[in-house]
Amino acid sequence: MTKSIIWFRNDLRIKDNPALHDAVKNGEILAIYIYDSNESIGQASKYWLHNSLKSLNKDLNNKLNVYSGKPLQILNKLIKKFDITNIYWNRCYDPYSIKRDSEIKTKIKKQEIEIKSYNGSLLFEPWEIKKGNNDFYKIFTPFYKSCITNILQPNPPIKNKTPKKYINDKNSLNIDDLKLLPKKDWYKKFDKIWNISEKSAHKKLDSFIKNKLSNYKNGRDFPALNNVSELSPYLHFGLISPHQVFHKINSLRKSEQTEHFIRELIWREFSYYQLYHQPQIINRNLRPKFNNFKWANSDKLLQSWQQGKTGIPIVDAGMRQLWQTGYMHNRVRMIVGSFLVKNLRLHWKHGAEWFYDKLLDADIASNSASWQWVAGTGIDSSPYFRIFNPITQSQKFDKDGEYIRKYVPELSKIPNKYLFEPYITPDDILKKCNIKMGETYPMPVVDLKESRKKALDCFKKL
DNA sequence: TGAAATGTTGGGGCG
DNA sequence: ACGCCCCAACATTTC
Repeated sequence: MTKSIIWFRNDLRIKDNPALHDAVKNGEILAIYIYDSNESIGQASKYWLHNSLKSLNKDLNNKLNVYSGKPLQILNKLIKKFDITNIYWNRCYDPYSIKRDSEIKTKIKKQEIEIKSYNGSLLFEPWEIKKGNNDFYKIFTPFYKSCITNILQPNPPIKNKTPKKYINDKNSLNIDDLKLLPKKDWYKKFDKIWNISEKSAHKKLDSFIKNKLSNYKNGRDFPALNNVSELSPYLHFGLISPHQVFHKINSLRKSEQTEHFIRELIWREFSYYQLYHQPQIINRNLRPKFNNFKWANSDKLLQSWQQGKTGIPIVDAGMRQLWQTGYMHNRVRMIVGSFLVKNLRLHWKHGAEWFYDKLLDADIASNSASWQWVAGTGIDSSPYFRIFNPITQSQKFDKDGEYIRKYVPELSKIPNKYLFEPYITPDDILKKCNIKMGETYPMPVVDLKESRKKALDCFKKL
């Protein structure tokens, strides 16, 4: 008779959960989640985690046991208390978790307990994809090609049985005891926007396929259309697996649209891949040349960016969408990222930190890789001279100003002609629209032309 | 998954 | 009719 621990981590789902699948094969299971306070997770993530745990607990008939503290200690206690024979989990790929998990594995295996780990979060294990010379890929396109032509086609989702025989630990905490919800009620508006459960993740995918996929390739660029899947936060905590997403899309008639969407899934893979092979991606420039770069240093500018008060409407709209919804449209992420790093010349780490704290889909792999991409400090990244012009970008991708008006309502009355650069609006029009530049809406914190030139100068010196 | 500067072309106005 | 100039539209180069 086996007694198994299923240790849930970033795989908070029942279906297509390989660790759970094996854990329930025979014997009893103790389903656990450990809140590891050494692991740094952002405030928005905590909100998502809280709700995901609640939902998972429900799906497990209230049999999820919850702990807070050091995983090794807690596991050891549980092993003794319940005569545990097996432990199952799905892998994490960030350097902290890898170190923690391998330590746990070596120490607990000595006690003749079987530990098995699985791939529950990625289409491909980062060590599976390699160049001919055994080196790892540093450029996306060849990585992508290797993934989609790989003989190692991603496995189809597995069909899980729901656990039948549970072990109950009376000393389990309540999920509320973890105090994951931020003190400020800033997150309360999220409740109206997001349904957080395994079931909702699949609903989201289905409605994306039904309503958005047919115009994904082009539509994904227009923030007001929101023609994107919004699956990122579900994927991060594993409420849905990339296998489930991949196989559902892949079962449809192949088209430009499906291919492009899968390409985006592979971008997610590429971020994990880079993190695995170059964990320094989290806090060091992958191109050391940038170590000598003279970043500007200004709390005032940083704050204007964080608060969405830069005086550049599309940037402010994006930053406010993030604050209000825990999410930001991909196109706008690139615009605000370019603006922070190139126009304000602030270090990409400031951007990464803010996003990591405020995004519901905060993910150390995607976040780090994407900021290094925007900043040009990554290996396969946007070149230093690619500087987005937020005015042009908003004229192209939000030409009716729908997105800007939604998140920057104080500008809603301005005619489109001036919406994208309100500071050039003639006084009489400003007056009609009840706008006082510098009071009801800020003047731009930097001059776009000048700051662009300055950035190019500085980058060139490298 | 850019933008600006620079170069080229070609149509139309005009002497 | 022709050459010249202007300039918009497009293409290429550069950052």
